[in-house]
Amino acid sequence: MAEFQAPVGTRDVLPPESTRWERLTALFATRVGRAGYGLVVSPVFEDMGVFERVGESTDVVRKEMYDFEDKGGRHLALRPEGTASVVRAWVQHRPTLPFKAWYAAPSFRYERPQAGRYRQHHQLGVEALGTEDPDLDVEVIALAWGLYGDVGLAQVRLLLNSLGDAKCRPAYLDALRAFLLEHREELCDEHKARIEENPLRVLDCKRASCVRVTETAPRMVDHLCEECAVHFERVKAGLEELGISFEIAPRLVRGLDYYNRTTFEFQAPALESAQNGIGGGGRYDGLTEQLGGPPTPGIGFGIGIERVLLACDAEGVFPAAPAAVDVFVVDVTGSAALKVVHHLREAGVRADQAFGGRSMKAQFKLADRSGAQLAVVVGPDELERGIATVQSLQSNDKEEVKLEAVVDHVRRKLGEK
RNA sequence: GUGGCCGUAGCUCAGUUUGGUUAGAGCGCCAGGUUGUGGCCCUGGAGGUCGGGGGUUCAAGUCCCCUCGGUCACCCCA
Repeated sequence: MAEFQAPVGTRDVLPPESTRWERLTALFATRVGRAGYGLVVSPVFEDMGVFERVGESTDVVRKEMYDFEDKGGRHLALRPEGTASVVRAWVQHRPTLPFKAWYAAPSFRYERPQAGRYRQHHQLGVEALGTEDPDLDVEVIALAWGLYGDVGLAQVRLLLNSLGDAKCRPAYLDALRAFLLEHREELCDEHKARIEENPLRVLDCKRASCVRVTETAPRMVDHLCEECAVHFERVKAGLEELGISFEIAPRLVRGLDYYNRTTFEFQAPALESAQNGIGGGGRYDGLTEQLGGPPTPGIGFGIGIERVLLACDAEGVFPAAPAAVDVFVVDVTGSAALKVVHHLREAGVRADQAFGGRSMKAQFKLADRSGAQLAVVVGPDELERGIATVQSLQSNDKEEVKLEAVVDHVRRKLGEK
């Protein structure tokens, strides 16, 4: 056991596993870049108030905040999710609308780790501010859906709900509250107390007692006002037009309080662990005001990298690919490899060599392991004649090439394949 | 925050029940077999505070206590 280990709930991602992270992030960047989203890099910690403001009655803020005081006495918190930070950045700088942003960043929650749940996890996400158009909801959902397709996941479920807006939600909350109060004694202890404060949270409870009650509770989708109902219908129609299948989930409220209208969650049925949510998000039309900005609609999602990769493992797709080079230079004279490798790399060829004066046998072993197709061999004979032997590591075909022509020759050989 | 299971070589694990010489295997790594050749094979080698601390005992990887870590679950979430 090493003396120092990664802190509880964190882990190191090393090659070859890390190659999946590289590719996943690149696929996402390409996909959202194509849709006009620009990268936002925001601080990994914020004033604690930023998060308190957007989720005071949520578990994420109440009991999972990874907060601390800095040397200047500021109360800071590592961000538990991406939206609050990006929205705070928009309010601070006010770039012109519409503002379409993406990020790839760590998030932190102080909880006990388990399968698919870490204190530091990583999310890919987008935030789009400036329009209420339901087509934007569809665009955003389609971006996440597309990424799951990119990695080859075949079994993703999309759960969809509408939480209404400031016009229709109060009446619904009253109805829900009244219903829950009637059944108060049947709820779990934690939610008996939360009925008044935030009855929606009860819908999110997974305890059997609460689930039994909420199965027959009033549903927001039955209480939407005209505008919200139309919005929801147009989102559904748009998804259908794009061939994205979804299920209506009337009790899907998500873990953060700022959502209204469209909320959605992606689940991976292939995951057997308790954490099968691989992404989620929704609309947050009032959030900019809560952070001191002008009223501005917005929508976004976060995708958990660790969970997506676990889902890929469960489906047997998107395997790690060890780093490989094209050419390995085997040099027993110790006087040619440095230069040959350098020139190959400058010419755009992936090339490597052995260090430490190893035997030819050992160098070939490394060449084999490097994944190279070609070996460039320089021994005493070659050195004396000013040549190198270029050998295929698959067929063992050999050709003698003048040292100064090695780069061109190798590029030609690689181009043939 | 609460609970179950688990910590022995770089990795996967045996050995713990019934305490007893220098703690093992497979894989990986290194070297040699092959004085210019990898993948297969053979031989050899390196590598271990048995998670840490305390206790019981003539003797502890093995029994007891504490502690740290891992893992899974509850709640909740990515």
